[in-house]
Amino acid sequence: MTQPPTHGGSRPNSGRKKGSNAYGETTKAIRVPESLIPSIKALLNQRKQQFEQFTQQHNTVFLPKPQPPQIPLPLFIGKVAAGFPSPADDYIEKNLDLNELLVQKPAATFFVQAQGESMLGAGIHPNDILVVDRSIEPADGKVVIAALNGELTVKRLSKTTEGVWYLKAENPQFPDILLNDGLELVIWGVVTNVIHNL
Amino acid sequence: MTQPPTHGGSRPNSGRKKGSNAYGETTKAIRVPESLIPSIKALLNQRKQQFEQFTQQHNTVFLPKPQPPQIPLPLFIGKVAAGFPSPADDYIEKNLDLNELLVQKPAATFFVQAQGESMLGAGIHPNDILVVDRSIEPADGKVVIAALNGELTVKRLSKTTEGVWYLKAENPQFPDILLNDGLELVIWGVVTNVIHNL
DNA sequence: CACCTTGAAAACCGTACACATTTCAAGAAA
DNA sequence: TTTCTTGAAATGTGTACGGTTTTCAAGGTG
Repeated sequence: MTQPPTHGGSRPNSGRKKGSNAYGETTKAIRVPESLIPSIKALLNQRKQQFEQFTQQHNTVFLPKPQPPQIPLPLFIGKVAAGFPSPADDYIEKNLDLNELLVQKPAATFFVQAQGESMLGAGIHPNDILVVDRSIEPADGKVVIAALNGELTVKRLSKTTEGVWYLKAENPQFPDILLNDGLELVIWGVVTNVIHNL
Repeated sequence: MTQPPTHGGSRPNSGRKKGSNAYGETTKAIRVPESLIPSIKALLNQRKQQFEQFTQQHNTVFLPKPQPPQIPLPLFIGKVAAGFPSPADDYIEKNLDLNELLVQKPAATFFVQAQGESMLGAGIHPNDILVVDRSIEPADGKVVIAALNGELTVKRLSKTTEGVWYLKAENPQFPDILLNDGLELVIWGVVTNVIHNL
């Protein structure tokens, strides 16, 4: 004794909307080697998160820009000096990913290109790329990126025995900078690595 | 008037072999957003090339190991010195991928950890990671990884005005090495970048 | 005996398809 | 009028399937 349904029913223009998935765009099935699946899965998750963030921030869907060409594992680490394995042996010790090695917290990391020679003593040459982590607490002895009166510089953050903070240049030709009240100082982050181009 | 075929026929253990594809391993179909397809395709191509190289060099298939957790684009490049954009502006100038920046030819690149202080003058400190490209022609003035009588070293490849090749240490405390006949020298590759840990 | 020919076996691969999920608006209910 | 209920529409998604490619060894050939 069921009466005929009177709700719902046939009607055009209903149905799921295009781009209503986690990526905001259509997908396609492609075939990949199994060993790459975890990598690609990570990539997909990242894309999802990107899309979420963008839709939260801007109401209009801001499509996540051009994507970065993805990178595989280059090669390996050996030891340089004495005691190198014989040529017939298995050279490959470990697969290394540079982003993994140098970027601990992607959301807090940025890069800056160095200028000038004031930090030669710390191994920082002109045009080197500096890896900067904003999540690391600036402390005595750390090399920092600082905005000094609006100008960005790289220096080592130091403290005198009297407890006075100053920015130390690692090159005798450059003066240290005492942090007195006349200066407007903002520390942008701590330099973790230097990439030098030969 | 066709006689019944007498060749071929039913037989177990015939058929295509496992891992006989371009990757040397089984594949799986997964669904991905369309904008990522070019990236992933590039990844696959690279994997194929890697596999080719490895099977050429070692007869035993050296499978490219566990895959690297994939990396997105960390952040950006700004200019360091004067003229920095105002805080309210769009800081992000360019997305940078370290693997992309440092590894031009993944199939020909490997990493080595430096030991000793013989190349301090070139900005190479102990424990630095060196990026080595095997596809670059060793030439006068290039910093190279060389196996000297079976021991690996980093030196600058140089030539005297008389045309004699030698390996130059960039530290006055270390001697240069003349390449006379008594030495067995194999050059492994040219160092393109130095990654220094502060 | 060495080599060639040949068809079935077995794995590979793109994509179509079945099933799941989401959205819409017509009606009923409040 | 507003809110709730509901079934069909429309798109998303994993994977099974047909067609393709590669490999093997039996049997024929010289």
